[in-house]
Amino acid sequence: METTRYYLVAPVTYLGAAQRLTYHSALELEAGRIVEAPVGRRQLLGVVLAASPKPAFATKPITRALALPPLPSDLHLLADWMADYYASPVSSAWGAMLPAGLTRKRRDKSDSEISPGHLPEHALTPEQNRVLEEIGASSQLCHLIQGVTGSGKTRIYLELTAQALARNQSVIVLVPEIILTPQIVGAFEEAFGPAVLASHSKLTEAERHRVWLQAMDSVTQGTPRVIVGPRSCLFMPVSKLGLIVIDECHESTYKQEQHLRYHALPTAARRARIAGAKLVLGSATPGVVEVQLAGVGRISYSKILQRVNNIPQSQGKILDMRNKDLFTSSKFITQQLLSAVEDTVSSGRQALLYINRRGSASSQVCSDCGHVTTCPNCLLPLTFHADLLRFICHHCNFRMPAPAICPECNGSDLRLLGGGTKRIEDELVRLLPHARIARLDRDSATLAHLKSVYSQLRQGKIDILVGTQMIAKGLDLPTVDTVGIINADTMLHLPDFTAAERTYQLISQVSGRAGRGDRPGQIFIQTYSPDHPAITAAASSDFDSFAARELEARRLLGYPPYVYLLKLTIRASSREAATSAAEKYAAALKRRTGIVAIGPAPAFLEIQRGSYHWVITVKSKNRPLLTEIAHSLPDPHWTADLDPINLL
DNA sequence: AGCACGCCGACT
DNA sequence: GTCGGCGTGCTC
Repeated sequence: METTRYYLVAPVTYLGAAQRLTYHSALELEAGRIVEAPVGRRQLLGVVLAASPKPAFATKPITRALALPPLPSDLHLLADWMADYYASPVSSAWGAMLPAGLTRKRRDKSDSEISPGHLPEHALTPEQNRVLEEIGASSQLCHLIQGVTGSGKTRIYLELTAQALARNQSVIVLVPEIILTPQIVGAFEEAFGPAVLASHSKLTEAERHRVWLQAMDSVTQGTPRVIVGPRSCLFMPVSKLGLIVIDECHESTYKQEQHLRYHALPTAARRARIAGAKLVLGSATPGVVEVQLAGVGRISYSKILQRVNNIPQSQGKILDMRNKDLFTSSKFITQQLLSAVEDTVSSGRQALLYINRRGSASSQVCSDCGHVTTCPNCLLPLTFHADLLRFICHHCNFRMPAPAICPECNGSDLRLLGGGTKRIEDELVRLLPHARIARLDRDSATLAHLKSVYSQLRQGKIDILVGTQMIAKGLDLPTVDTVGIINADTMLHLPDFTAAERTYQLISQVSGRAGRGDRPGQIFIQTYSPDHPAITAAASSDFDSFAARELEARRLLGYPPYVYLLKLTIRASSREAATSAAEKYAAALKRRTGIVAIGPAPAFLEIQRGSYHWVITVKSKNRPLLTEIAHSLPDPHWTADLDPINLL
């Protein structure tokens, strides 16, 4: 007679309130085994949580157990922690830990031969050695390295990884957006060869599945691995985790904005704590939240103030755009920036111009009545694309031909406001007809295009690169002399508590593209707010004074790290339904003690995919009060975002 | 989330 | 008389 065993199983598909279901099976199954089981009339994947006594109700049998070893127990603990800390279903947390298409059969693919790899030959700089000593001496779980761009943080990560591998421990290295950071992946592959498993969003589902299976394999074998990849790699199964590195830890891609709204920093800290590993954060411009934690001694902190090439970071020149006299030959580019670009090009060096909007112009305005051409779905200004002669909504992709007369007053003097990448490119072609100009933004960026632009830049076949966010990050170009920021304010005036911080980070990142080779660069910052502390501090690379001032502002206004935030969003089919539900719930929240509820207000994008979104912001010094609210929302039309990275 | 059941409008 | 709208409710 076979024994019937009972198991608590967490289905990995979202199932409302039913998070842990009981099944029976004749098999003996360890916690962490992945199984298929019937739920309703569907077959779903689930993770065995624990053995269970026979329940009072009838159970269904587990259909089958996948031929995989159990998931390591640190992931089990991490899933429970995430479900609790982010007030989400355990199923979503488990969902983040399994690759898509796990039950699919995959064709065998022979592994290509990878050379064993070796660390870079050149010696560490004294600064790098000092940071390594500080990390070694620290008893803290988490260590922040603040190193200016070009200070050689990657070399420190490689050294720490080598140390972990020597102890037979695995390493997880998180990078923000692997397409923009091929260099760091390359560095790890070169250093550690076959021990490296790189995963990224451009891999196909089958390839990512294979990488995950290799990781599972290494758990069984006890072989240490180096996982390099984006946020999701935080959940890779590994043998004996010894170190987690988060490079460019200030990047917003470390916050997942859908489904399970977790942030990789606290989640990594938790995984490190569970595994007894160290967490190392690196950035030139860490978030002020991390700076505050370092200041109160919750994390240890090293600074690297010198670049590896010993060339000091140049001071940025602030150009006041309110002064119309600065714009002699162009409406967008001051004469000073233009001359610098011209000199750079004629001396055979390169210039980089940063704009943070796509298209040829931000929007069209009627100079008679002030009417702005907006998207009929989103009510956001439409962006004119001169090459297509069309307006495009950058939110929902609505497209329409450019109107010749104002639909409001029939006036014929319609003007384009602002300049996008294409407009700046056209302007440069007109002003500097002999320069070779390339453009890099989301409109033109495929991986192939990016690679080709990058290699042309390195070969000196491009003189001027015009682009958006994409060019601010990670490009290591030794011959860029001149960097220009066409309008530094676009982010500064967003109604959000992180606006100043993001402006500082952006300016210093774009600035960091200059002076990476053998000469200091020159940096020009065009702005309508030349006295704003985020702009002046970024121009002089004065991170400490910016952080101190910003933290003081956050303290006075009641923002993180001095309070915790919860963003509650309601979605409804009409504005009336959204506002009435939001007002009712806000009133209820305002009666509670220990929290402050703000709003409701329309979301930054009030209309999204045909429904109306309204937002309530809740602040508290006591985070569990916020998780409790997030756990007990009045109805399923609400979504909760704990520790939001913006309140737009 | 799916996928049921369930109770009111326009069709062969 | 039936097909079907998507409102509520459950999934071991």
